[in-house]
Amino acid sequence: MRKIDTRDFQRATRTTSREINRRIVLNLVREHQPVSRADLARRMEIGRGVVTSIIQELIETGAIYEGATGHAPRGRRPTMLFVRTQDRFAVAVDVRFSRSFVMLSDFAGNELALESFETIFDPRALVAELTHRINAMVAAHLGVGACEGVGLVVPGMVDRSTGRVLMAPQLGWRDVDIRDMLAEGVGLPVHIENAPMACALAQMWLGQRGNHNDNFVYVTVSDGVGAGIVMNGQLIRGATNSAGEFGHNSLDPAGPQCLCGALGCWEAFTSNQATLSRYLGRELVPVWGTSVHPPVTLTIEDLIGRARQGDQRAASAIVTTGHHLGIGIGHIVNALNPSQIFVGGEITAAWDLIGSAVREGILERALTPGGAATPVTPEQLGGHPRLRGATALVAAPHFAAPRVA
Amino acid sequence: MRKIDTRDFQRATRTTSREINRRIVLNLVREHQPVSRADLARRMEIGRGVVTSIIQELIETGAIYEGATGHAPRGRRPTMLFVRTQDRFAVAVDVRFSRSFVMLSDFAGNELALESFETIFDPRALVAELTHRINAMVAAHLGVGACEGVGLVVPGMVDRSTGRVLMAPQLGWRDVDIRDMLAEGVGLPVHIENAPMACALAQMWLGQRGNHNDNFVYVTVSDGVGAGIVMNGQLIRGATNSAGEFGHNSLDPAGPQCLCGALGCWEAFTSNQATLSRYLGRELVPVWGTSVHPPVTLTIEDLIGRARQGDQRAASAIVTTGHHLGIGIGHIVNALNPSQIFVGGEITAAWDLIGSAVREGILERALTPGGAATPVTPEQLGGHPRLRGATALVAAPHFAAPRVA
DNA sequence: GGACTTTGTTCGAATGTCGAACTATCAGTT
DNA sequence: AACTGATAGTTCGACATTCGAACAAAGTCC
Repeated sequence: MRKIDTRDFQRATRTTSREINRRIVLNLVREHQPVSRADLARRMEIGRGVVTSIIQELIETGAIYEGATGHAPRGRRPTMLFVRTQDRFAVAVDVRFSRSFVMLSDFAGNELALESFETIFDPRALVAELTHRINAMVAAHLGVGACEGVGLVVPGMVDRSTGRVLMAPQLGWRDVDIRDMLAEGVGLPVHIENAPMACALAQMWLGQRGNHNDNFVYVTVSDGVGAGIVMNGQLIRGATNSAGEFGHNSLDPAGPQCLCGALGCWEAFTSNQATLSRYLGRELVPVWGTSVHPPVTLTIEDLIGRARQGDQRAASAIVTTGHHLGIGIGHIVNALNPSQIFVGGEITAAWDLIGSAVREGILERALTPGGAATPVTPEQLGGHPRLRGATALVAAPHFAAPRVA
Repeated sequence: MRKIDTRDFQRATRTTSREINRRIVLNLVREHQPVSRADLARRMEIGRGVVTSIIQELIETGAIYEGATGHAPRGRRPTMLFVRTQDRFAVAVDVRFSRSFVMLSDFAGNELALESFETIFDPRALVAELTHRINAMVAAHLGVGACEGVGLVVPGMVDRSTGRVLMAPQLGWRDVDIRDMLAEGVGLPVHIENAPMACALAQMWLGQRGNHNDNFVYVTVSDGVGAGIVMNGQLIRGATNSAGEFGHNSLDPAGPQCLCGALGCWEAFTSNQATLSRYLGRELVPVWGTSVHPPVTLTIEDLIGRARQGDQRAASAIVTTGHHLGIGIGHIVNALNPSQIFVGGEITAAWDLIGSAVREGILERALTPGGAATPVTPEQLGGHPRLRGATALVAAPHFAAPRVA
């Protein structure tokens, strides 16, 4: 039950009904392919004649294509339909503190090419490097005009209307107009988003097929700790695109000092830095904001390796992180009642070690038994959630429900 | 950008475009009345002919009516249109721990009659009493068929699909089928919702005219502390209608014992009981769950009165509550980035005393300057937010955006 | 009274769904 | 090989709606 915003609505024209049904057909094909026209008519409880006409349009615009005829026990054999995702492409870019990644993928999220380089902190120089790499990658793998856009994921706050990065502490950016700079360089539309929201989009649009999950939260644990929220089948951005910053909510006013200045933030217990600091027995030290590279020391992957090799202190540091991760997830469960929680980040490689501690943490805080039982799913290894989210930024608008009323 | 749920979608029929535009017209009239057909056509960028036809339908169904002709500097004078809210009615019911309220109101939320009685904890007896009072109230004030439904607000978890109250600790209820029992008694459709969500609905549908606020949170502070969340113009219910339970998120693991069993919940710092306990220097004691009435002792209103009369300890207890209220609001601001926070509950009567403490609490926890500046608006006195929410439960479906795709 | 302006209605063209009739294609039976 | 029954896909007229222009209604200004 949505309220109509009388300052910003979309009225129906004489083609609106067709737009709606065309989008529904496209999504039905996407989730049930291979599928026939007659099958679509049954699923939509609509005449086959209408389906014929809609399919014709979708084939003409190149959204779907006809495959081989299927098999039927009786009667004429159906022509199977498929969504054209294999030869429509997007460039996904993930800018992180240490390294940046550029991936070429099709609309289904399949990887065609992937490269990375050490992140350049100067925005202009970074854009120049990205432009060069993107153009080369597209030229090497595709024909002209096959790439439909660039998805750009950054670790920081983004202003959706202007495409500017308002603040990215890890990169030392304030109010950087990277979207338009990059769009000019590559001559393609560029879509920008922050990391947790992109991960949520990836899960929503490129997750497992048959994943009908309209209410979930994607928690990212990395240098920072944040969340991408999907409720009612929509990404929750908030008023100024900064929803999901659970990382700086306090678990304990007597807790460790956080890099944000406050005490006992969730992030100060669970970020990679926090876990390493706990192991090393020292306080969190800001390593960003300087233009020099970080001191190459122990990484979270190293720590997990040590834990696996029997380092009890390493294991303890990781499990404690898992426990606090669970407490924070419990808070999210109470606040938003998602049907599932996804967790992404390096720490998920140690899920076999921390899973039960996470669950205990949730049990400590979840108000209801149902909430306490909320499934928590770690990101699969090598899944590149941010890059897949960048792809989703380009692909999803072609599949989303039309805006109406 | 919503994802289409392929298991539960609404395709367009040949009347869908009209439905959409009719609903838009209805809402435009609602927010801009008095307004003429020509004005609507301009606002919608549509032909006047279409408006004529839509308005005719809306007049025939009784949704709007023609008023006097307006004034124009030149040309034919316009016929002004109005939404018919004055003679369409709903019964609003608010069941609380101490007393229950029954209100008869029109679709604009105007009060026609209001009565209250001591809450009966036995569900069957309560339904009998409500049935009697509602039928009498409708008979006394209205003709036959004028009341379109009953909105029922309860302090507990509700299963929207079955209308059952899953758990209402204050009433001692578990899995009570109150909606259908009451619907049978009064012969009207009954809509049920929990208190914080109803308050959010009231703000969304019956708030100030011109209140274009698509992202806000309504925090209720009473015996419990909860929140109703509105994002993207929609109430956020979560997977099982229990979103918004911020009250049992922990502010401090070393904090006071909460009635839920955990330590340092937001509620344990800010509920009315918590404030009173702080003043009285004792721990929180569960007064519910017993069938006997609560010991009639000090109320939060008394405490505010004492503070106003110079009782420093009372003032201190209230201000401390305000500070913790602000801290929790800061957490909400980080999590959801609303454009505004509303606060309801008895404590708002002391807003002049606690407002600055609330703001300090927010400043302590809000991550961004924008978040820290989020406006916080206390409910106006005597606003009956829960009852207005109950009215909104009945009225809102007539004005909501049609479900499509 | 006439020119001009604005509101509201009417009507044919364009676009879309709805439902039924029609064609195409297949398996099994005679 | 022809017949039968079933299913897939297309075509076409009826109905619903928007779109745009023409038209009637009702005012102001000179």
